Amino acid sequence: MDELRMFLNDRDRHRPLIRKLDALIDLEPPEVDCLAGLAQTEQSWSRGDALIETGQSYDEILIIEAGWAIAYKLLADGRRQVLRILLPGDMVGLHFAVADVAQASVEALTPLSTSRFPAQNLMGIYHNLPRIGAAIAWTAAREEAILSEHLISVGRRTAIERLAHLFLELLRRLQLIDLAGQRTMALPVTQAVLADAMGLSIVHVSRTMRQLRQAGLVRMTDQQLEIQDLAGLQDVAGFEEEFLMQDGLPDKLVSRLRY
Amino acid sequence: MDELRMFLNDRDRHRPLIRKLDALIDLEPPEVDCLAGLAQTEQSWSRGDALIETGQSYDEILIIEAGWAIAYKLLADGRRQVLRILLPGDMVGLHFAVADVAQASVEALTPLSTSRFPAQNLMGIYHNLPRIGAAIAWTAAREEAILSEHLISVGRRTAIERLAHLFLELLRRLQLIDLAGQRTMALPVTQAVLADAMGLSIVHVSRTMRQLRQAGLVRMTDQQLEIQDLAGLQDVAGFEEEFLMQDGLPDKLVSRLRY
DNA sequence: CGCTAGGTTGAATACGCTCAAAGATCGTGG
DNA sequence: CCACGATCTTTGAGCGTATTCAACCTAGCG
Repeated sequence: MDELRMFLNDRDRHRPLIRKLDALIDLEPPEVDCLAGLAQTEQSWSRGDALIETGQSYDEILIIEAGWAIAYKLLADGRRQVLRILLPGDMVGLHFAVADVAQASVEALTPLSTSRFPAQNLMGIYHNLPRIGAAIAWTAAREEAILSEHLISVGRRTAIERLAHLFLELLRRLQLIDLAGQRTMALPVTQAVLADAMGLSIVHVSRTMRQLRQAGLVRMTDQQLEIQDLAGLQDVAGFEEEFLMQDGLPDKLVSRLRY
Repeated sequence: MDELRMFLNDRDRHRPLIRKLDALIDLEPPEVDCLAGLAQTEQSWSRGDALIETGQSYDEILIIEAGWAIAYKLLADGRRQVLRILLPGDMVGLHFAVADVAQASVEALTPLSTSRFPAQNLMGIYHNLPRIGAAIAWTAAREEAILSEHLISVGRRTAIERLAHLFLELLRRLQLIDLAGQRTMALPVTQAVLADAMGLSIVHVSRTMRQLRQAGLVRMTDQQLEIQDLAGLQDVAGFEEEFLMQDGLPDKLVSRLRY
């Protein structure tokens, strides 16, 4: 019986959100159980499906278990801005708990599987398992840092810098959940998605990708991105790892959030 | 004695953060006391002062009591992106609790006064006064909505749309704390700040302001912005009020965040 | 085979940038 | 009190990055 529990526990450790938080604060078995029990109802989606629609009301938080998605918003005339690229282990709807209505839409970029749990349960978690509360707070802070860096890209970086920076960000985020190699990763996005994420036109994304290619920095084949010159790419991007907060987490993280 | 308490209570209701949250969920006297007691040590700053410096470590959360500030980040070559415009009642450092080090700098745009409290106290508040916890969660969600809308501006709106949208956002935010009239408000920012916020050059901000002026939409005199044609400006901006979440808050806000 | 979605390339254009110089405003010190 | 410097705004001219429009190419799929 105990062995079964250990087995289940180990199995759960491979789910991306748990893996992410485990990498951060070395989850205890009961904590893994809690997270695993929290979000059980799995759901599958196809590419192009709308997980969340602007204006609709939602009471549950979604966790991406596998696959990629985007959160975006449309302007009246059809212009689209991609706000977040959602990877396995990411959560959607942390804020719907307070906003009555979704402010953005979420769409699957690939076949996708999700689990979900009621937003209300969050408060109980903060109360009973403060370390997990802390980890989720870390998640939220990190997401804001990513969003800020996104704003910097779109506001103040050139096209080539934007793409280089995005690729490095995605590489690091994927590495945290063991979904990327040292210098290679899946990149299941069209250039239209890249364009709408980085505030560029499709055509210019195409041209800029060629620049990156011809500079010997990256290579794309079949939805796979290979970074041929990591240092060179970091240089072009002006990439600073720190904002992702994924290395050498301070111990105070946990202690600070205990009341 | 009771009268003194009532007096103090009423006085505190004029502090911007309390006013903001009061407008939202009708704070009870003990809740006002809690918020007032939380943040007492006041501090004054001059225009140009650095409240927060990138890379430094902070354990306290700042509340802007009066004056304007900006949060920004610099690139290696000096390019600057303004991430947030901070108004009275805004909090700085909700995330420093988990990040070991500040990711952005904060600078006073005007003479400024702040109060502060230890980040740790937050957890106690969530526990003891869940309605305040809910209100602070609302604050965080709203800030992310503002940041998202900022990203949309910079990524997908034209220069004139960006400025129009920004002015309307600031107007609504100021109205919530009784610092703006129906169509007029203080705007103590230089065009350099507007440029770095909206991802434009100073020169182009100047030209775009002229457009807005010549279209009869706004008028600026002496750090005061008057919106001459509110409907017209909203039209240019494609402005949708909802993302600010400041009208008709759902009751579920509070109930949802209770555990 | 033909359709659709996605990617690439060229040509012309535009929006916004840089550079430069000239006003305007304000605080400060002579 | 005026002059000076500093900061901010405005305007012009030329340029450049990125856009739009359009055509063509490729791959996958029914």
